Amino acid sequence: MEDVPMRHRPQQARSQERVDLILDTAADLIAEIGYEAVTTNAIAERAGISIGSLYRYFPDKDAILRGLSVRHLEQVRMMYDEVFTEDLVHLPLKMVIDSIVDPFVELQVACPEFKQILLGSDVSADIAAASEEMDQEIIERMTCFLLSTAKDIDEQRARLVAMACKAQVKALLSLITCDSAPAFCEQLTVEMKRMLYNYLAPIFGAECDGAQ
Amino acid sequence: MEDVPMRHRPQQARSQERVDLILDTAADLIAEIGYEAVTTNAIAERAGISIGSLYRYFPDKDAILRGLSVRHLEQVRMMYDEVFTEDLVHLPLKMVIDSIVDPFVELQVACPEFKQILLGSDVSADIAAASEEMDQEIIERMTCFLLSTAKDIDEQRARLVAMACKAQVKALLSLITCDSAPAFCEQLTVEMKRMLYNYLAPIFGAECDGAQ
DNA sequence: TCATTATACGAGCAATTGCTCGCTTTGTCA
DNA sequence: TGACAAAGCGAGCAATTGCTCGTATAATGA
Repeated sequence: MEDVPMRHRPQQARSQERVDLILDTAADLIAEIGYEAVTTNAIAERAGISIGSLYRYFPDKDAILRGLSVRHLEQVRMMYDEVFTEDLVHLPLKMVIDSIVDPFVELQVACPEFKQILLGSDVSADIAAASEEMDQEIIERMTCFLLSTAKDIDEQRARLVAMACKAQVKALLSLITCDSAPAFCEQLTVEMKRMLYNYLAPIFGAECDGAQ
Repeated sequence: MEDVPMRHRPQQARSQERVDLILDTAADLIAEIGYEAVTTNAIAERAGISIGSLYRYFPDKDAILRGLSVRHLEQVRMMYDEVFTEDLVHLPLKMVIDSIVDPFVELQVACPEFKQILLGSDVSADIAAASEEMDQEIIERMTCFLLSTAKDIDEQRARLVAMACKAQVKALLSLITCDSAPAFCEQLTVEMKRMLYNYLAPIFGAECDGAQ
């Protein structure tokens, strides 16, 4: 995943708008019915452009998905850079969890299509690689954080703990759908954080939440 | 999901064998490349039968998936019946977790195709309903268990906790692939149980694992 | 044995999909 | 204004899909 592949680099302002329109429309449709079920004709139709125009900018269907992935990967990277600062090491565990989990919840609500893409089983090798890349990045950052903060933990265990946390967050996030009530969303986030805290507290040498 | 829909109930022994062969072959292919990517022609070809024979027993492609789901649902129900016995209430939390998690791990290893089906985003409404049914069943059983064992917990919270546990187990299980090393599988199971224990211990009024 | 039924086959149909290509319209710049 | 390029269009192609149906072979029972 290096950059967005295009046949014709947009040279007029309206072209770039069209490219964005295509990506936005694709994102909506994917969020609704999943990637495989989306057809290029459907994207063009809903976007109000012709199929020919779509293929002027994207060499094939997967390129649209790659474009979306690139956009998303950029967002995720920005989020990581904001979250994993040097200050994080000095924060109490509860706040660490808040700082990491909250942005993830926001991103999930903002980009529901990625639930479909990242959990989909039939995505192309390219997308699978991008997804893997994102997963590896958060695991790597979590592992570093654990190694520099937790007591008596070796790298192998740190990576395992990071994987477990990532999987747990991903799973609980995936329970949040487009139409789930905000209250439910809130409760779920609380449980997610509680589970993470009680799991990580012993590793950090803190007490765990005895009063549930 | 009531029963397996068929056009012709197999009346000769070899027919039932064929039906099973089709389902087994479909399971293999789905485990390899996912449901949407599997074609009925591919199933017939690998099974060494003609496409016409396949459609003699299954009215459409989804019926094959429904057949698989029925088989799987039966397995899951049997597992639940074995796991959620009356004795479970009197066991210490650590053993409760063992009794529930271990069979899930075994089932995941034995039926890798269901990782693809249950996590797939493009499955039919029927299958989504069956999947939902399985999810609801484990949540219901967990909720009942929590209500009858945990202290000071209302039904709403119990259901939330059950959902969180289910999602976590599902997520960590999904990290186990066909070709992941048994050692890794074992380590992951240990972390999964640790996370569950530390999460549930306060709810049950037990101490949590202070020595990580 | 033979008629009847169950089982098996696979060419090929109808529908859908990703995508092309020749043509028209719109924008740019001298 | 006119000439060239960029952008836009959509009928329709090639390939694939799920699936049918007429025909064949094999089992059954009288």
